[in-house]
Amino acid sequence: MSNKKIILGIVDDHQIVIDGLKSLLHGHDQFEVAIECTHPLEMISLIEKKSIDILLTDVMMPGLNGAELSKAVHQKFPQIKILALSMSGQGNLINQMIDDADISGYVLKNIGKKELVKALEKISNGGIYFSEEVLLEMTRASERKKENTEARLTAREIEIIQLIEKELTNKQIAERLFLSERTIETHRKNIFRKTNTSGIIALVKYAYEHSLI
Amino acid sequence: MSNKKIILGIVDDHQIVIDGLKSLLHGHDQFEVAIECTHPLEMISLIEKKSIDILLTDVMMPGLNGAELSKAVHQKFPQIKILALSMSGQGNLINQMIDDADISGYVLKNIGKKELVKALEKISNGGIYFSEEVLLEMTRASERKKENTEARLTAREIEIIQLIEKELTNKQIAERLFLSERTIETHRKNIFRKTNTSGIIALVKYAYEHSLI
DNA sequence: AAATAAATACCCACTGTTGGGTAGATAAAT
DNA sequence: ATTTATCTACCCAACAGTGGGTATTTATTT
Repeated sequence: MSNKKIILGIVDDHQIVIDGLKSLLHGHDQFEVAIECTHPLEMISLIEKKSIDILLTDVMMPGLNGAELSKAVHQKFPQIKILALSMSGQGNLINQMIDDADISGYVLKNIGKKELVKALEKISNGGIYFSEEVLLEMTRASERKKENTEARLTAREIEIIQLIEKELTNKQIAERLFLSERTIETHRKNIFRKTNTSGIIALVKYAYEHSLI
Repeated sequence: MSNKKIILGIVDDHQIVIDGLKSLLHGHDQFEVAIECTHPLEMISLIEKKSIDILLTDVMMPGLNGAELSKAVHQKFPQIKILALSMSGQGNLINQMIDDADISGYVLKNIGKKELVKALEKISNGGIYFSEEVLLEMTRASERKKENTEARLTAREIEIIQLIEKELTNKQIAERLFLSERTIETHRKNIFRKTNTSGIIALVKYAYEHSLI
């Protein structure tokens, strides 16, 4: 382990969480919080002025969410590692962060002092850290995704489901997509067959459950 | 204002938030955090051992939510004032806290040092404190409620909504309720008019939102 | 080269929904 | 005693959804 200090940046729209994190890191002098801010958009310009090693970012923030911010930071400053912090740990958000933003870790905000220090040290050394709850949720999310893949709805079909849910009639959907009404009818039939549903209500419920809408 | 210290208890399932709050209160010696814990159920027995003046409680916690905890605390220890802290500030939760638990204040977690101190002092002196965002949301919530009352669905109509949502056709509903299909058509029309919807999808969504199903 | 998947499109009958009315019976409130 | 609300019921046209098919083009996979 290097003896150099690990420089941190923290962004969270709740000042209280920033203070909490700093308080957790109190007494661990290998870390230094160089930047903190409550507005994700501000963070990028702050990093330009002052370099950091690891960015701790909230996932759900108004304006620019964690995934978007992380993506932007990762493109501009590829050497900065990112640790995502989330209140709840929703599967889809986690996957989005990993796929799009290439984050190094993801922990929940009920993290303790020990775990946070461990996570930061692992990440600082080029490793990754995902807390147990997050790993569990990721497994669940991938299982849900598999179910979806088994239904194997095509992109077009999902698009049409979303328009059906918006209360468009077949005719309106056809007009919007520059297709024949007949085609929409066919897609509808295929959707019902694949999702094992019949009738819009069941379909809307299916879409809700599989978070297609 | 009294010179006696104001004794606080903090409960939040995220340690980080507790630390953040304590950090916010740093340097304000009129306050003393006597109890802190991350499990709402534990809080009650802790208060029994050590008395507090004001309880700062999170609203969304696993096990026992803020409203339930506040209600229990208020019944057992009526002299303890309660300040609710919430991440987002959902209207229904706020009203639940006020109606059921008789809280003295409600603030969001993006609160600053100044505002928190002000809120605690007001509450300590027997006053109430609701942050601006919360007051705004309360207005919106009461407007939504009024809308609902104006809709004034009858028992029969709600019954029929529930059967529609179960994917029964008008004919099936008529058979089940020993009514004419024409009657169901009429009810349907009245329901659409009252709920300001048209089409089952919008109706199902309405029913979800107004927890009729 | 052949098979498969995806998107497109048509035919059409049957069934169901929606929206425009009107109206009688009963119970509750004014 | 009269008004109002609720539940009931009818007529019916226009529109929309469902389910049974078949079929062509294009791209991808084997």
